[in-house]
Amino acid sequence: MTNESSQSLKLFIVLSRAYKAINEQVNKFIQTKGLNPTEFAVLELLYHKGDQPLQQIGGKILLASGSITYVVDKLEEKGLLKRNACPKDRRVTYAQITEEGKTFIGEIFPEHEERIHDLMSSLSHDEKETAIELIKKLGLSVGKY
Amino acid sequence: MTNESSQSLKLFIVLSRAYKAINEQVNKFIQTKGLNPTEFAVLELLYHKGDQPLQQIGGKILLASGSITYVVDKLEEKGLLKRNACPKDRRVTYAQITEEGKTFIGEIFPEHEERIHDLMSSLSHDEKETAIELIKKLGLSVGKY
DNA sequence: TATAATTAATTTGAATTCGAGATAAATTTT
DNA sequence: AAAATTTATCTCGAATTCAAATTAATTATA
Repeated sequence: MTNESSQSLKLFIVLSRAYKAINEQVNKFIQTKGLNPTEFAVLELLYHKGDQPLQQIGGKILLASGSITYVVDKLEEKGLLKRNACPKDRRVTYAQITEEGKTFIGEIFPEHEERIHDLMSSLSHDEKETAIELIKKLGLSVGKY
Repeated sequence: MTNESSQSLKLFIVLSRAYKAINEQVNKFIQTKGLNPTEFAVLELLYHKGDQPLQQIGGKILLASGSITYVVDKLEEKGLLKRNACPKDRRVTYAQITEEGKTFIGEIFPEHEERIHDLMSSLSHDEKETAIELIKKLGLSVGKY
């Protein structure tokens, strides 16, 4: 290692490669289920965190407001979610997962999780614990920039 | 932690968040220089690794063949690279960074590296070393899938 | 109150990427 | 040598995303 900056660069490179490799596998799986990654992310958010105003979805999964409209339209066309007007504030629209959407995610999520577990099998329990701790520290500090 | 799978899922989530947070900062910087992230990746590859057949660029930075044509067109329009026919195999075209391109990357790369170093400053030297080792192991095992 | 400022959702248009198919060149097989 | 296959690049259309502009509703302020 010639200096500290190049160590940081190396960390950036390995992080990028690992993320892309894992993500590619995860996305392939999601696409076999007829969703794109963004659709999956929105649906999973609603499934695990309940109804959300459209605007907040953008903040949570890092998506521009124009993109939210697009992806929510798609999911609504597929019958996996529906829009509900907020009675208190007519500017606000809630996205709510439908029964069909719940069934759908309920079926594929466990497999999704298991596949991720398989992808991570090169690390031991303790190594994962260490990796989680370090990467979380890194991510949190950047998020605050 | 309820079970091993959820630990892996957690690692996936922190990895995704950290990558996205860092990448967002890096991309913002690149865009202030008038390039998109793919253009930067191609140019940096040529700068550090020398001339490349178009087809190999796709393999190294994970890009479909149609996209390579597009990005190389853009960089050629900007005068940052040029195409060279391969004399031995007329199917092959090499991408070569121009003097203008070298000057350009030579100016922004050190700043790029320094910014990444700043983004990583929440981890100590040893923590980075540990993170590199673990993430590399993870990425390599997935890459072989 | 009315005016201004802010916030939420949508629409529009441009940029980027992929995938499928087309074309051209080289290599291998028959 | 001719045919078939492989390889490299490009073209085209579809999908996805963002940014900017628009519309509508709410909140703050003079």
